Amino acid sequence: MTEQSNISRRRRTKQAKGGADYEAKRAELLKIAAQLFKEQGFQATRLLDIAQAAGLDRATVYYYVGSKEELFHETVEGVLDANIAAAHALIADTELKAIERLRQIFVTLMVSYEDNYPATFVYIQEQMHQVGTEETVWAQEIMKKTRQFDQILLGFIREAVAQGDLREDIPARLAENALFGMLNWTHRWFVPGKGMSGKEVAEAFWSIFTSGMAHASVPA
Amino acid sequence: MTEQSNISRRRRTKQAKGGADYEAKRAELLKIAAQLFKEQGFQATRLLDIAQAAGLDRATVYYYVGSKEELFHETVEGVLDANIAAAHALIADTELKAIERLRQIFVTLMVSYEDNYPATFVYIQEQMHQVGTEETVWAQEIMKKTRQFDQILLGFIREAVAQGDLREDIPARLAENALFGMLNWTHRWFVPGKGMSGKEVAEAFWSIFTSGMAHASVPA
DNA sequence: GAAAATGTCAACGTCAACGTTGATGATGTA
DNA sequence: TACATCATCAACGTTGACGTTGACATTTTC
Repeated sequence: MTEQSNISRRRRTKQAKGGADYEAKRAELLKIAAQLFKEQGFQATRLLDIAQAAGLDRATVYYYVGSKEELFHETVEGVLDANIAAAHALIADTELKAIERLRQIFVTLMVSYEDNYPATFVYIQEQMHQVGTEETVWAQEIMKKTRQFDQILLGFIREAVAQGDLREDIPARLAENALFGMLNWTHRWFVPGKGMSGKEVAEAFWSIFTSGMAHASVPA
Repeated sequence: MTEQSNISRRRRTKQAKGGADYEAKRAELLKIAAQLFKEQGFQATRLLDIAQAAGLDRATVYYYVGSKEELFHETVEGVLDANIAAAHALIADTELKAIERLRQIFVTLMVSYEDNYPATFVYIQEQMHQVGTEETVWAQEIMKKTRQFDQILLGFIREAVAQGDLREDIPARLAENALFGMLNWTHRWFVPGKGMSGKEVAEAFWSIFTSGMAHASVPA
């Protein structure tokens, strides 16, 4: 908002002009920040932590970035848009049954979580603390998109129930919470490159969701 | 006698002596704090918020409570112990098969989440931000108990797999993350008294976990 | 009804994190 | 050589939240 200091002017000129080295260092800072946000939470992460992790003085960080919020916003930004875009692509494909759309969006999401790691996990982790209370335009926008995406998912589930591919005795909302609870909880334990891939996890979860975990009637 | 109005000394004397009104107000503060911790997160909640919600001056809160941390610790304390105790009770019952123990602990946990609302949800929400980084004795203790509890659950699942009651093609750890992902994610949407009860939710989730969500082969 | 205990708060000192300033040496560029 | 831009940081001012102090009313106790 109050962007009149000397350093912020220099930063803006620099950002406008571009400069490969400059952008690279900025990207590195973003990456480091995202990692720390995930590990310690946004509030608990100090700019000093970020600076130290990058081997810079705290003041130098401000040469690349306007504020802690800016780091946070850029970390999270785009993640939701990507998710919504993916969902819309599946809506457009009228060939698919709802259950298949649901499956695809589910797997796509998990893979996206993995690809954008740790950005998406920061989003999952922080939305309540940050966005839940705040009244800023940015926060409202994020909330709105979250709700939008939620409606799409719920729609898939309702449709799948109507088409006889999901049980009717469990409310759609609850089924959604079960399925995406499994998915979102991954932010507490999933680490890319360790153990199973995102795709494998998603497919196992999908299998549990649709077929369950109990041994079926012993089919050889 | 009147040892100068050293607040913390007065608080300690008061707490030692007891006093019904005093304890009641203290409990009310705890309740309010827990609610705010859940809504805004521990870090983002100021003592001023708590004081205002209680209709007191910020300084008055210190007559009942030593610090923000104390409120937090007391909010969370006991929850884990209760959970572990419940799990041990089920271990002691040698009559039960592992799958049944798992079912019971699952339902018990969800009911406990509901009963202790919002304390347990604060624990779920904050453990990373608070406990993950801190090195205090308290934090270490909580971490240790969390791991303990986790081991018990994992044991139940491994046993259930060995006894042929759960699929072998999905690793125990993953099954655990699926099941308790559904459960723990409730902290984002479940509100006691609204919609289904904790028990109903737990049973529906258990049904999904064991039987799945797909319509079986149309059994009339 | 005086003395003591109780609950309350206005005001204060302290500290940690934020974001800014102004200057410095380094690196190009004429 | 002279000059300009660059990346960096020591030091600063500011803010917001913490926890404490000391005194003031109100109630309790003797």
